Amino acid sequence: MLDLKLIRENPEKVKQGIANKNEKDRVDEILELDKHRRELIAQSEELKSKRNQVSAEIPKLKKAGQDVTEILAEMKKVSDSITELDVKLREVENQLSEILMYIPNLPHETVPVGKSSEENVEVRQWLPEGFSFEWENGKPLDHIELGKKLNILDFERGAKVSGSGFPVYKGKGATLERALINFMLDYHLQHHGYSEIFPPFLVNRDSMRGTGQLPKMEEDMYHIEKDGLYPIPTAEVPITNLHREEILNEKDLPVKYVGYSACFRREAGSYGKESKGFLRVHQFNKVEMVKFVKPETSYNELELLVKDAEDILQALKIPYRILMLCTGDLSFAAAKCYDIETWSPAENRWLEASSCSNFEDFQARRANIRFRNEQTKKLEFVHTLNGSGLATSRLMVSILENYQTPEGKVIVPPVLQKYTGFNIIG
RNA sequence: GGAGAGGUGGCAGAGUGGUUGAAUGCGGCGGUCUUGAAAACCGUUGAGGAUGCAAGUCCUCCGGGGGUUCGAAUCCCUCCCUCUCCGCCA
Repeated sequence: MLDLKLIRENPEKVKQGIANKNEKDRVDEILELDKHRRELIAQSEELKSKRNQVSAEIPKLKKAGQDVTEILAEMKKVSDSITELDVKLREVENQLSEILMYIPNLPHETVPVGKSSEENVEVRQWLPEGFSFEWENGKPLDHIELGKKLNILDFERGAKVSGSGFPVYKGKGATLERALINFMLDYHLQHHGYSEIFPPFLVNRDSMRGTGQLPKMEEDMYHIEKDGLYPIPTAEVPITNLHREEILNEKDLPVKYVGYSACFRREAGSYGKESKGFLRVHQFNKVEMVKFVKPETSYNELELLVKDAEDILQALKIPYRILMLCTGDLSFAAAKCYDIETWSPAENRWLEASSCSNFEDFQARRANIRFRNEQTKKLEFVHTLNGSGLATSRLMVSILENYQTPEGKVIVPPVLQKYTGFNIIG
Protein backbone atom coordinates (compact mmCIF):
# COMPACT_ATOMS: atom_id res chain seq x y z
CA MET A 1 0.00 0.00 0.00
CA LEU A 2 1.24 3.45 -0.84
CA ASP A 3 1.10 6.35 1.56
CA LEU A 4 -1.94 8.45 0.79
CA LYS A 5 0.07 11.56 1.59
CA LEU A 6 2.67 10.60 -0.99
CA ILE A 7 -0.05 10.30 -3.63
CA ARG A 8 -1.61 13.59 -2.57
CA GLU A 9 1.67 15.46 -2.64
CA ASN A 10 3.38 13.84 -5.64
CA PRO A 11 0.62 12.63 -7.95
CA GLU A 12 2.74 12.93 -11.09
CA LYS A 13 5.60 10.91 -9.64
CA VAL A 14 3.18 8.20 -8.55
CA LYS A 15 1.48 8.12 -11.96
CA GLN A 16 4.84 7.75 -13.67
CA GLY A 17 5.84 4.89 -11.37
CA ILE A 18 2.61 3.05 -11.99
CA ALA A 19 2.90 3.58 -15.75
CA ASN A 20 6.42 2.16 -15.69
CA LYS A 21 5.01 -0.93 -14.04
CA ASN A 22 2.45 -1.34 -16.82
CA GLU A 23 -0.37 -0.93 -14.34
CA LYS A 24 -3.58 1.00 -14.58
CA ASP A 25 -3.40 4.39 -13.00
CA ARG A 26 -6.31 5.44 -10.77
CA VAL A 27 -4.56 8.35 -9.14
CA ASP A 28 -7.07 10.99 -10.19
CA GLU A 29 -9.87 8.92 -8.74
CA ILE A 30 -7.95 8.66 -5.49
CA LEU A 31 -7.30 12.39 -5.32
CA GLU A 32 -10.97 13.11 -5.87
CA LEU A 33 -12.07 10.70 -3.13
CA ASP A 34 -9.40 11.98 -0.78
CA LYS A 35 -10.61 15.53 -1.22
CA HIS A 36 -14.19 14.52 -0.57
CA ARG A 37 -13.09 12.49 2.42
CA ARG A 38 -11.39 15.43 4.05
CA GLU A 39 -14.39 17.67 3.51
CA LEU A 40 -16.61 15.14 5.24
CA ILE A 41 -14.15 14.78 8.11
CA ALA A 42 -14.08 18.52 8.69
CA GLN A 43 -17.87 18.74 8.78
CA SER A 44 -18.31 15.72 11.01
CA GLU A 45 -15.61 16.74 13.45
CA GLU A 46 -17.00 20.21 13.88
CA LEU A 47 -20.33 18.74 14.96
CA LYS A 48 -18.66 16.18 17.20
CA SER A 49 -16.72 18.90 18.91
CA LYS A 50 -19.95 20.72 19.60
CA ARG A 51 -21.61 17.57 20.88
CA ASN A 52 -18.75 16.86 23.24
CA GLN A 53 -18.86 20.37 24.59
CA VAL A 54 -22.59 20.37 25.25
CA SER A 55 -22.55 16.84 26.65
CA ALA A 56 -20.09 17.99 29.27
CA GLU A 57 -22.40 20.87 30.19
CA ILE A 58 -25.51 18.76 30.63
CA PRO A 59 -24.68 17.12 33.98
CA LYS A 60 -23.68 20.51 35.37
CA LEU A 61 -26.94 22.13 34.27
CA LYS A 62 -28.89 19.23 35.68
CA LYS A 63 -27.15 19.59 39.01
CA ALA A 64 -28.00 23.26 39.03
CA GLY A 65 -31.64 22.26 38.63
CA GLN A 66 -32.09 23.67 35.13
CA ASP A 67 -34.40 22.25 32.51
CA VAL A 68 -32.38 20.62 29.71
CA THR A 69 -35.19 19.23 27.58
CA GLU A 70 -34.62 21.71 24.78
CA ILE A 71 -30.88 21.12 24.68
CA LEU A 72 -31.40 17.37 24.50
CA ALA A 73 -33.73 17.76 21.56
CA GLU A 74 -31.22 19.92 19.73
CA MET A 75 -28.37 17.53 20.44
CA LYS A 76 -30.46 14.69 19.08
CA LYS A 77 -30.51 16.54 15.77
CA VAL A 78 -26.77 17.13 15.89
CA SER A 79 -26.19 13.46 16.56
CA ASP A 80 -28.35 12.49 13.62
CA SER A 81 -26.36 14.77 11.34
CA ILE A 82 -23.14 13.23 12.57
CA THR A 83 -24.42 9.75 11.84
CA GLU A 84 -25.39 10.83 8.35
CA LEU A 85 -21.99 12.36 7.65
CA ASP A 86 -20.16 9.36 9.08
CA VAL A 87 -22.09 6.97 6.87
CA LYS A 88 -21.04 8.97 3.82
CA LEU A 89 -17.50 9.18 5.12
CA ARG A 90 -17.27 5.45 5.56
CA GLU A 91 -18.47 4.86 2.02
CA VAL A 92 -15.81 7.18 0.68
CA GLU A 93 -13.10 5.65 2.82
CA ASN A 94 -14.07 2.14 1.78
CA GLN A 95 -13.85 3.08 -1.88
CA LEU A 96 -10.55 4.79 -1.26
CA SER A 97 -8.90 1.92 0.54
CA GLU A 98 -10.27 -0.56 -1.98
CA ILE A 99 -8.54 1.33 -4.78
CA LEU A 100 -5.38 1.79 -2.71
CA MET A 101 -5.15 -1.97 -2.21
CA TYR A 102 -4.87 -2.36 -5.97
CA ILE A 103 -2.17 0.28 -6.45
CA PRO A 104 1.23 -1.37 -6.95
CA ASN A 105 4.42 -0.35 -5.23
CA LEU A 106 6.54 2.16 -7.10
CA PRO A 107 9.82 1.04 -8.69
CA HIS A 108 13.03 2.29 -7.11
CA GLU A 109 14.94 4.91 -9.05
CA THR A 110 17.78 2.48 -9.81
CA VAL A 111 15.44 0.07 -11.61
CA PRO A 112 15.72 0.20 -15.40
CA VAL A 113 12.53 1.29 -17.13
CA GLY A 114 11.22 -1.40 -19.45
CA LYS A 115 8.06 -3.05 -20.72
CA SER A 116 8.68 -6.76 -20.18
CA SER A 117 11.15 -9.43 -19.15
CA GLU A 118 12.99 -8.82 -22.43
CA GLU A 119 14.34 -5.62 -20.98
CA ASN A 120 15.67 -7.09 -17.77
CA VAL A 121 19.35 -6.37 -17.28
CA GLU A 122 21.94 -9.05 -16.65
CA VAL A 123 24.09 -7.95 -13.74
CA ARG A 124 26.58 -10.80 -13.56
CA GLN A 125 27.17 -14.45 -14.29
CA TRP A 126 28.91 -17.09 -12.25
CA LEU A 127 30.19 -20.27 -13.85
CA PRO A 128 31.91 -23.13 -12.04
CA GLU A 129 35.47 -23.92 -13.01
CA GLY A 130 35.74 -25.89 -16.21
CA PHE A 131 32.14 -25.16 -17.18
CA SER A 132 31.21 -24.85 -20.83
CA PHE A 133 27.91 -23.95 -22.46
CA GLU A 134 28.81 -26.47 -25.17
CA TRP A 135 27.80 -29.99 -24.11
CA GLU A 136 30.67 -32.30 -24.91
CA ASN A 137 29.22 -35.80 -25.01
CA GLY A 138 26.35 -35.72 -27.44
CA LYS A 139 23.05 -34.36 -26.26
CA PRO A 140 22.29 -33.96 -22.58
CA LEU A 141 19.19 -35.70 -21.22
CA ASP A 142 16.59 -33.38 -19.81
CA HIS A 143 15.35 -33.69 -16.23
CA ILE A 144 12.21 -35.56 -17.27
CA GLU A 145 14.20 -38.20 -19.15
CA LEU A 146 16.68 -38.48 -16.29
CA GLY A 147 13.89 -38.69 -13.75
CA LYS A 148 12.25 -41.51 -15.62
CA LYS A 149 15.44 -43.41 -16.42
CA LEU A 150 16.70 -43.26 -12.84
CA ASN A 151 13.23 -43.79 -11.37
CA ILE A 152 13.48 -40.76 -9.13
CA LEU A 153 10.69 -38.56 -10.49
CA ASP A 154 7.17 -39.56 -11.40
CA PHE A 155 5.01 -36.92 -13.04
CA GLU A 156 2.36 -39.36 -14.28
CA ARG A 157 1.54 -40.82 -10.90
CA GLY A 158 1.54 -37.35 -9.42
CA ALA A 159 -1.10 -36.45 -11.99
CA LYS A 160 -3.12 -39.52 -11.02
CA VAL A 161 -2.96 -38.82 -7.31
CA SER A 162 -3.54 -35.07 -7.49
CA GLY A 163 -3.44 -33.62 -10.98
CA SER A 164 -0.90 -32.32 -13.43
CA GLY A 165 1.73 -30.17 -11.81
CA PHE A 166 2.04 -32.24 -8.65
CA PRO A 167 5.33 -34.08 -9.06
CA VAL A 168 6.27 -37.13 -7.06
CA TYR A 169 9.85 -37.67 -5.91
CA LYS A 170 10.83 -41.27 -5.48
CA GLY A 171 13.72 -43.16 -3.94
CA LYS A 172 17.00 -41.34 -4.26
CA GLY A 173 15.17 -38.45 -5.89
CA ALA A 174 13.15 -37.92 -2.73
CA THR A 175 16.28 -38.18 -0.63
CA LEU A 176 18.11 -35.72 -2.86
CA GLU A 177 15.25 -33.22 -2.56
CA ARG A 178 15.26 -33.52 1.22
CA ALA A 179 19.06 -33.24 1.29
CA LEU A 180 18.93 -30.09 -0.78
CA ILE A 181 16.41 -28.46 1.54
CA ASN A 182 18.40 -29.36 4.63
CA PHE A 183 21.65 -28.21 3.09
CA MET A 184 20.22 -24.82 2.17
CA LEU A 185 18.65 -24.27 5.57
CA ASP A 186 21.82 -25.26 7.39
CA TYR A 187 23.94 -23.06 5.17
CA HIS A 188 21.86 -19.95 5.84
CA LEU A 189 21.76 -20.72 9.55
CA GLN A 190 25.47 -21.34 9.87
CA HIS A 191 26.91 -18.78 7.48
CA HIS A 192 24.36 -16.01 7.08
CA GLY A 193 22.93 -15.41 10.54
CA TYR A 194 19.29 -16.27 9.94
CA SER A 195 17.05 -17.91 12.48
CA GLU A 196 14.81 -20.71 11.40
CA ILE A 197 11.05 -20.65 11.10
CA PHE A 198 8.88 -23.61 10.24
CA PRO A 199 5.69 -21.80 9.27
CA PRO A 200 2.07 -22.88 8.84
CA PHE A 201 1.23 -23.76 5.24
CA LEU A 202 -2.31 -22.41 5.45
CA VAL A 203 -2.92 -18.77 6.26
CA ASN A 204 -5.90 -16.50 6.69
CA ARG A 205 -7.06 -13.68 4.49
CA ASP A 206 -5.45 -10.92 6.53
CA SER A 207 -2.05 -12.49 6.02
CA MET A 208 -2.55 -12.78 2.28
CA ARG A 209 -3.53 -9.14 2.21
CA GLY A 210 -0.59 -8.15 4.35
CA THR A 211 2.04 -9.29 1.91
CA GLY A 212 0.08 -8.14 -1.13
CA GLN A 213 -1.15 -11.39 -2.72
CA LEU A 214 -4.71 -10.31 -2.10
CA PRO A 215 -6.91 -8.83 -3.32
CA LYS A 216 -5.23 -8.54 -6.69
CA MET A 217 -3.96 -12.09 -7.17
CA GLU A 218 -7.08 -13.87 -5.92
CA GLU A 219 -7.26 -16.00 -9.08
CA ASP A 220 -3.75 -17.36 -8.61
CA MET A 221 -4.41 -18.62 -5.10
CA TYR A 222 -5.81 -21.88 -3.87
CA HIS A 223 -8.58 -21.24 -1.39
CA ILE A 224 -10.14 -23.48 1.21
CA GLU A 225 -13.50 -21.84 1.43
CA LYS A 226 -14.93 -23.82 4.29
CA ASP A 227 -12.31 -22.53 6.70
CA GLY A 228 -11.39 -19.27 4.98
CA LEU A 229 -7.78 -20.37 4.60
CA TYR A 230 -5.30 -20.12 1.75
CA PRO A 231 -2.50 -22.59 1.01
CA ILE A 232 0.61 -20.42 0.88
CA PRO A 233 2.19 -19.61 -2.50
CA THR A 234 5.47 -18.93 -0.66
CA ALA A 235 6.73 -18.95 2.92
CA GLU A 236 7.09 -15.19 2.52
CA VAL A 237 3.43 -14.92 3.50
CA PRO A 238 3.41 -16.63 6.91
CA ILE A 239 6.92 -15.47 7.82
CA THR A 240 6.39 -11.81 6.98
CA ASN A 241 3.03 -11.89 8.73
CA LEU A 242 4.62 -13.21 11.92
CA HIS A 243 5.09 -9.58 12.84
CA ARG A 244 1.85 -8.20 11.46
CA GLU A 245 0.40 -5.52 13.77
CA GLU A 246 3.58 -5.53 15.81
CA ILE A 247 6.11 -2.97 16.94
CA LEU A 248 9.66 -4.27 16.70
CA ASN A 249 12.61 -3.04 18.73
CA GLU A 250 15.05 -1.03 16.71
CA LYS A 251 17.94 -2.83 18.35
CA ASP A 252 16.60 -6.17 17.10
CA LEU A 253 16.76 -5.03 13.47
CA PRO A 254 17.54 -6.49 11.05
CA VAL A 255 15.38 -9.49 11.92
CA LYS A 256 16.35 -12.31 9.58
CA TYR A 257 14.33 -15.50 9.16
CA VAL A 258 14.80 -18.48 6.94
CA GLY A 259 12.22 -21.17 6.55
CA TYR A 260 11.24 -24.10 4.42
CA SER A 261 7.75 -24.54 3.08
CA ALA A 262 5.88 -26.28 0.36
CA CYS A 263 4.44 -23.68 -2.01
CA PHE A 264 1.07 -23.94 -3.73
CA ARG A 265 0.20 -22.06 -6.89
CA ARG A 266 -2.82 -22.41 -9.11
CA GLU A 267 -0.96 -21.00 -12.12
CA ALA A 268 -4.33 -20.39 -13.73
CA GLY A 269 -4.17 -20.01 -17.49
CA SER A 270 -0.49 -20.82 -17.81
CA TYR A 271 -0.60 -24.19 -19.54
CA GLY A 272 1.63 -24.69 -22.53
CA LYS A 273 5.23 -25.26 -23.33
CA GLU A 274 6.48 -23.68 -20.14
CA SER A 275 4.62 -26.20 -18.05
CA LYS A 276 6.38 -29.50 -18.72
CA GLY A 277 8.04 -31.40 -15.91
CA PHE A 278 9.32 -29.19 -13.15
CA LEU A 279 9.22 -25.98 -15.13
CA ARG A 280 5.82 -24.97 -13.83
CA VAL A 281 4.13 -26.89 -11.05
CA HIS A 282 1.31 -26.39 -8.57
CA GLN A 283 3.32 -27.56 -5.61
CA PHE A 284 7.02 -27.15 -5.04
CA ASN A 285 9.49 -26.77 -2.21
CA LYS A 286 11.29 -23.61 -1.31
CA VAL A 287 13.62 -22.24 1.32
CA GLU A 288 12.73 -18.62 1.83
CA MET A 289 14.66 -15.80 3.47
CA VAL A 290 12.74 -12.89 4.97
CA LYS A 291 14.17 -9.74 6.49
CA PHE A 292 12.72 -6.87 8.49
CA VAL A 293 15.13 -3.94 8.34
CA LYS A 294 15.54 -0.25 9.00
CA PRO A 295 14.56 1.80 5.94
CA GLU A 296 17.98 3.34 5.33
CA THR A 297 19.59 -0.10 5.16
CA SER A 298 17.16 -1.89 2.90
CA TYR A 299 19.01 -1.55 -0.39
CA ASN A 300 22.22 -2.75 1.14
CA GLU A 301 20.28 -5.64 2.68
CA LEU A 302 18.91 -6.48 -0.75
CA GLU A 303 22.43 -6.91 -2.13
CA LEU A 304 23.31 -9.12 0.85
CA LEU A 305 20.19 -11.16 0.30
CA VAL A 306 21.17 -11.89 -3.28
CA LYS A 307 24.65 -12.81 -2.09
CA ASP A 308 23.16 -15.25 0.42
CA ALA A 309 21.30 -17.04 -2.35
CA GLU A 310 24.35 -16.99 -4.62
CA ASP A 311 26.47 -18.65 -1.94
CA ILE A 312 24.22 -21.71 -2.13
CA LEU A 313 24.65 -22.01 -5.88
CA GLN A 314 28.40 -21.55 -5.67
CA ALA A 315 28.60 -24.25 -3.03
CA LEU A 316 26.56 -26.51 -5.31
CA LYS A 317 28.66 -25.40 -8.29
CA ILE A 318 25.65 -24.60 -10.44
CA PRO A 319 26.08 -21.98 -13.18
CA TYR A 320 23.82 -19.00 -12.71
CA ARG A 321 23.25 -15.41 -13.66
CA ILE A 322 21.71 -12.44 -11.89
CA LEU A 323 19.11 -10.26 -13.55
CA MET A 324 17.87 -6.92 -12.40
CA LEU A 325 14.20 -6.84 -13.32
CA CYS A 326 13.02 -3.84 -15.29
CA THR A 327 10.03 -1.82 -14.08
CA GLY A 328 7.57 -3.69 -16.30
CA ASP A 329 8.56 -7.10 -14.97
CA LEU A 330 8.50 -6.18 -11.27
CA SER A 331 5.87 -7.84 -9.15
CA PHE A 332 2.99 -5.90 -7.63
CA ALA A 333 4.61 -5.32 -4.24
CA ALA A 334 8.29 -5.03 -5.19
CA ALA A 335 10.27 -1.81 -5.51
CA LYS A 336 13.35 -3.61 -6.78
CA CYS A 337 14.03 -7.21 -7.57
CA TYR A 338 16.86 -9.45 -8.70
CA ASP A 339 16.12 -12.81 -10.25
CA ILE A 340 18.65 -15.60 -10.10
CA GLU A 341 18.54 -18.02 -13.00
CA THR A 342 20.34 -21.33 -13.15
CA TRP A 343 21.56 -22.96 -16.34
CA SER A 344 19.72 -25.87 -17.90
CA PRO A 345 21.88 -27.58 -20.53
CA ALA A 346 19.01 -29.65 -21.90
CA GLU A 347 16.71 -26.68 -22.30
CA ASN A 348 19.74 -24.69 -23.37
CA ARG A 349 18.54 -21.70 -21.40
CA TRP A 350 18.38 -20.07 -17.99
CA LEU A 351 15.66 -20.98 -15.51
CA GLU A 352 14.45 -18.72 -12.71
CA ALA A 353 15.30 -20.29 -9.36
CA SER A 354 15.15 -17.30 -7.07
CA SER A 355 13.67 -13.87 -6.77
CA CYS A 356 15.06 -11.39 -4.25
CA SER A 357 13.00 -8.30 -3.61
CA ASN A 358 12.90 -5.16 -1.57
CA PHE A 359 9.35 -4.13 -0.81
CA GLU A 360 10.40 -1.03 1.10
CA ASP A 361 7.45 -0.14 3.36
CA PHE A 362 4.77 -1.43 0.98
CA GLN A 363 4.10 -4.65 2.86
CA ALA A 364 4.85 -3.10 6.25
CA ARG A 365 2.16 -0.50 5.62
CA ARG A 366 -0.39 -3.15 4.68
CA ALA A 367 0.55 -5.43 7.53
CA ASN A 368 1.26 -2.57 9.96
CA ILE A 369 4.76 -3.68 10.95
CA ARG A 370 6.62 -0.89 12.68
CA PHE A 371 9.61 -0.14 14.87
CA ARG A 372 10.33 2.67 17.29
CA ASN A 373 13.07 4.96 16.05
CA GLU A 374 15.28 5.43 19.12
CA GLN A 375 16.37 8.87 18.07
CA THR A 376 13.13 10.47 17.01
CA LYS A 377 11.05 8.30 19.41
CA LYS A 378 8.57 7.96 16.56
CA LEU A 379 7.07 4.81 15.12
CA GLU A 380 8.15 4.05 11.59
CA PHE A 381 7.36 1.31 9.15
CA VAL A 382 10.11 -1.25 8.68
CA HIS A 383 11.24 -2.26 5.24
CA THR A 384 10.65 -5.89 4.32
CA LEU A 385 12.63 -8.03 1.92
CA ASN A 386 12.52 -11.60 0.88
CA GLY A 387 14.28 -13.93 -1.44
CA SER A 388 14.20 -17.57 -2.38
CA GLY A 389 17.21 -19.29 -1.03
CA LEU A 390 16.23 -21.18 -3.20
CA ALA A 391 13.28 -22.93 -4.86
CA THR A 392 14.12 -26.59 -5.34
CA SER A 393 12.17 -27.55 -8.45
CA ARG A 394 14.01 -25.47 -11.05
CA LEU A 395 17.21 -25.89 -9.14
CA MET A 396 16.70 -29.65 -9.27
CA VAL A 397 16.46 -29.40 -13.06
CA SER A 398 19.85 -27.72 -13.14
CA ILE A 399 21.39 -30.13 -10.68
CA LEU A 400 20.21 -33.27 -12.47
CA GLU A 401 21.15 -31.99 -15.90
CA ASN A 402 24.50 -30.45 -15.02
CA TYR A 403 25.62 -33.38 -12.91
CA GLN A 404 24.63 -36.12 -15.38
CA THR A 405 27.33 -38.44 -16.65
CA PRO A 406 27.68 -39.71 -20.23
CA GLU A 407 26.06 -42.95 -19.04
CA GLY A 408 22.97 -41.10 -17.84
CA LYS A 409 23.74 -41.33 -14.14
CA VAL A 410 23.71 -38.34 -11.84
CA ILE A 411 26.52 -37.45 -9.48
CA VAL A 412 25.36 -35.94 -6.22
CA PRO A 413 26.93 -32.51 -5.75
CA PRO A 414 29.75 -32.99 -3.21
CA VAL A 415 28.24 -30.64 -0.61
CA LEU A 416 25.06 -32.69 -0.59
CA GLN A 417 26.68 -36.10 -0.22
CA LYS A 418 26.80 -36.06 3.56
CA TYR A 419 23.08 -35.24 3.51
CA THR A 420 22.12 -37.96 1.02
CA GLY A 421 24.37 -40.72 2.22
CA PHE A 422 25.14 -41.70 -1.39
CA ASN A 423 27.17 -39.96 -4.05
CA ILE A 424 25.69 -41.14 -7.30
CA ILE A 425 22.24 -41.96 -8.61
CA GLY A 426 21.93 -44.79 -11.13
C1' G B 1 -17.99 -31.62 18.26
C1' G B 2 -19.80 -30.17 23.74
C1' A B 3 -19.18 -26.83 28.14
C1' G B 4 -17.01 -22.64 30.39
C1' A B 5 -13.79 -18.20 30.85
C1' G B 6 -11.83 -14.11 28.60
C1' G B 7 -10.28 -10.19 24.77
C1' U B 8 -8.51 -2.81 27.88
C1' G B 9 -2.05 1.18 26.58
C1' G B 10 5.00 -1.84 25.02
C1' C B 11 3.53 -5.81 28.85
C1' A B 12 0.60 -7.22 33.26
C1' G B 13 -3.97 -5.67 35.16
C1' A B 14 -8.27 -2.26 37.44
C1' G B 15 -12.46 -0.02 35.73
C1' U B 16 -19.49 -1.38 34.68
C1' G B 17 -23.63 5.31 31.68
C1' G B 18 -21.23 11.85 32.38
C1' U B 19 -13.31 15.78 33.69
C1' U B 20 -11.78 7.66 32.10
C1' G B 21 -7.58 8.14 26.82
C1' A B 22 -8.34 5.20 30.89
C1' A B 23 -6.22 3.60 38.17
C1' U B 24 -2.05 0.65 39.71
C1' G B 25 2.33 -2.23 38.74
C1' C B 26 6.32 -3.52 35.36
C1' G B 27 9.10 -1.78 31.36
C1' G B 28 11.05 2.75 28.64
C1' C B 29 12.91 7.84 28.93
C1' G B 30 14.77 12.21 31.92
C1' G B 31 16.53 13.75 36.69
C1' U B 32 18.20 13.68 42.15
C1' C B 33 21.68 10.86 45.02
C1' U B 34 26.66 8.17 43.79
C1' U B 35 33.70 8.00 42.01
C1' G B 36 30.54 4.71 38.78
C1' A B 37 26.52 1.38 38.88
C1' A B 38 22.46 -0.64 41.59
C1' A B 39 18.71 0.61 45.04
C1' A B 40 15.60 4.53 46.56
C1' C B 41 13.06 8.94 45.32
C1' C B 42 10.94 12.72 41.78
C1' G B 43 9.19 13.67 36.95
C1' U B 44 7.77 11.78 32.25
C1' U B 45 5.93 8.04 28.79
C1' G B 46 -0.24 5.34 23.63
C1' A B 47 -1.76 5.35 18.47
C1' G B 48 -4.23 7.15 14.08
C1' G B 49 -6.44 11.24 11.64
C1' A B 50 -8.11 16.59 10.26
C1' U B 51 -6.26 21.52 10.25
C1' G B 52 -2.03 24.90 10.49
C1' C B 53 4.41 27.62 8.22
C1' A B 54 4.62 26.53 13.26
C1' A B 55 3.15 26.58 18.30
C1' G B 56 -1.25 24.61 18.77
C1' U B 57 -6.47 23.31 18.21
C1' C B 58 -9.88 19.51 17.21
C1' C B 59 -11.68 14.38 16.20
C1' U B 60 -11.39 9.08 16.70
C1' C B 61 -9.70 4.60 19.02
C1' C B 62 -10.69 -0.24 25.27
C1' G B 63 -11.19 -7.53 19.63
C1' G B 64 -14.51 -6.32 14.62
C1' G B 65 -19.37 -4.61 13.09
C1' G B 66 -24.26 -2.82 14.41
C1' G B 67 -27.76 -0.75 18.07
C1' U B 68 -29.78 2.07 22.59
C1' U B 69 -28.59 7.26 24.55
C1' C B 70 -27.93 14.21 24.59
C1' G B 71 -23.53 11.18 26.16
C1' A B 72 -20.85 4.17 25.85
C1' A B 73 -14.59 0.83 27.65
C1' U B 74 -19.20 0.49 30.63
C1' C B 75 -26.05 -1.49 28.47
C1' C B 76 -28.11 -4.64 24.09
C1' C B 77 -27.35 -7.60 19.42
C1' U B 78 -23.96 -10.01 16.23
C1' C B 79 -19.42 -11.84 14.38
C1' C B 80 -14.23 -13.06 15.19
C1' C B 81 -10.28 -14.65 18.14
C1' U B 82 -7.65 -16.73 22.47
C1' C B 83 -7.49 -19.85 26.73
C1' U B 84 -9.34 -23.98 30.05
C1' C B 85 -12.03 -28.60 30.67
C1' C B 86 -14.55 -32.88 28.19
C1' G B 87 -14.89 -35.87 23.62
C1' C B 88 -12.31 -37.46 19.12
C1' C B 89 -7.52 -38.01 17.04
C1' A B 90 -1.74 -38.11 14.09
